[in-house]
Amino acid sequence: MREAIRAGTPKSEQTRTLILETALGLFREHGYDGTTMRAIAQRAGVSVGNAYYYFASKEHLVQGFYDRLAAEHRAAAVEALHGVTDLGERIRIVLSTWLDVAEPYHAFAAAFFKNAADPSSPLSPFSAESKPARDMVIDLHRLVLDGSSLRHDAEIGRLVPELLWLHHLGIVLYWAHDKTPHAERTRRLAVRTAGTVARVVRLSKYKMVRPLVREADGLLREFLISEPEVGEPETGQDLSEPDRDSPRPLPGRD
Amino acid sequence: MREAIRAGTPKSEQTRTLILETALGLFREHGYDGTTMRAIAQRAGVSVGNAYYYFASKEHLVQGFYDRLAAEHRAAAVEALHGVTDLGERIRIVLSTWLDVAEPYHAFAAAFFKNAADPSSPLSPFSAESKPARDMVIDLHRLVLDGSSLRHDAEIGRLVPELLWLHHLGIVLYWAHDKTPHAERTRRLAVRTAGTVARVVRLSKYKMVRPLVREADGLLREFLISEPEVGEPETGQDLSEPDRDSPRPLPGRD
DNA sequence: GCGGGTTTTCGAACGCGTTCAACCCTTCCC
DNA sequence: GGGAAGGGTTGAACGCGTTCGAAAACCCGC
Repeated sequence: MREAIRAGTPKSEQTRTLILETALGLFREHGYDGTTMRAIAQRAGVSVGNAYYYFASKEHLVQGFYDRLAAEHRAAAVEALHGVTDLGERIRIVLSTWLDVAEPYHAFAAAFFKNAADPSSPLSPFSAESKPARDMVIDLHRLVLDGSSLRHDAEIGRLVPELLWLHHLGIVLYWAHDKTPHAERTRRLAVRTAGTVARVVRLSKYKMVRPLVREADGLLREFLISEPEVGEPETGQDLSEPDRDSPRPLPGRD
Repeated sequence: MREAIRAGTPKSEQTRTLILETALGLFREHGYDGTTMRAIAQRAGVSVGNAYYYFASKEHLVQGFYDRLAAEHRAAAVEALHGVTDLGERIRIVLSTWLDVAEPYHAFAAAFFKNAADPSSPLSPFSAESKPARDMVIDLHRLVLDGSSLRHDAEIGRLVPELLWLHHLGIVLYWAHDKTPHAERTRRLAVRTAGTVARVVRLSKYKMVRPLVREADGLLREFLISEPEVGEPETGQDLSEPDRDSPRPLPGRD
């Protein structure tokens, strides 16, 4: 589901896909920095300018990879979660499947996350542009919690999926740094922390810890999830770099 | 203390400093991306090649800024901490002073942290190159804990400074994204989380939470702090990008 | 002062991501 | 059939970070 979000003109979508596909292939072969826009254009049989007609920048090509990865991961995770009820185990499964799915791309992931960490980049996991993808992943983590045998109230049910998402983000960050073969180190980290996180969640039911839960929930709500509802006129004086956005009427992906 | 780590040849250090100073000035004026190496060289009255003789890349110029920032922060924090014993308050102070000290550079901080998040970059807070700076900051956080009225055992005393450092890192990350004037949002976040973190630390004394503390300590020790002691021969098959390191015998900064 | 070696400086040149004005090609109305 | 309209396509050109071979400046024992 959820492939090819917009049909666009019949011919154009074909070119767009061709370019993206070619780019991802080259990324896998030679890494991100090792792949030039000229090489992508050449192998795809188009001009450089044409690639830029469909993708505002080289970074934007990576968004395609990101979307695909998320979809693949969701499918694999849902499959593997079937019948498992222990929370720690479910968390471990979600992380492991992600590591499996992402493995072929480890080589150029570093360059990818470099861009993703830039707040001004639309690839940042916190950016407005990636909200759909973000919500999808958080929803997957909600599924992890809800499918577990752990009984929990509404507050926990709201807080934990977002915490699990943050945890996942941390694992991904660690993975990007990980140089061990097969990402063994990250895999061990995932296993260990999965149990720890589950323990924290279980602890959250105790009275003594409850104020902390409420506080954490408030924090997430106020500082992470909430975006200014409507177009608040950007009170800041637009410091630093020039905008770099909206350079041209892009066809695909509004 | 700790300025001008190595004397180097008498004249060379002067040129090096000149270039760095000029660069930082231009960064403040026009942002990171808005400042070209050519512009730096021109204003400093040297050639581009000369700038590259002292700094292996544009990113490396930022390391100078980073060092200075850390030193300024430490001084300001130690000063402000004087006489304060409540842990939450001490944490808040350390974060606030950092935000004060870093404020003039907010404009180009985004570009800075973009590079810092790249694992292959020596600017990453987790890299071996930045271990001295990292240790210095962690030590500052140790001071935060030790100067507080909270009694604690050795395990807590070892774990908490590193956790506080991670907390600080998170705040910095949020700050980089923060577009509100005067970074008001981040300041509120710092105040709120300071109290929360202090509460967590206080909770850690209870028996019920103790296994969690031990587990967290083990995790940090195994996955974050430890680097392979001696030059492990890099078992991985050197995937992805070519090395980009050690391009030329640099004079300053071993 | 003088040769030889090292450190420092230079600036043209390279390859990259990106832009732009111009061109093609379809579609559709008169 | 002609021709406007406009999405699709082109590739030369721009500015950037970075590299490199060679020149200049400096240092030292003689």
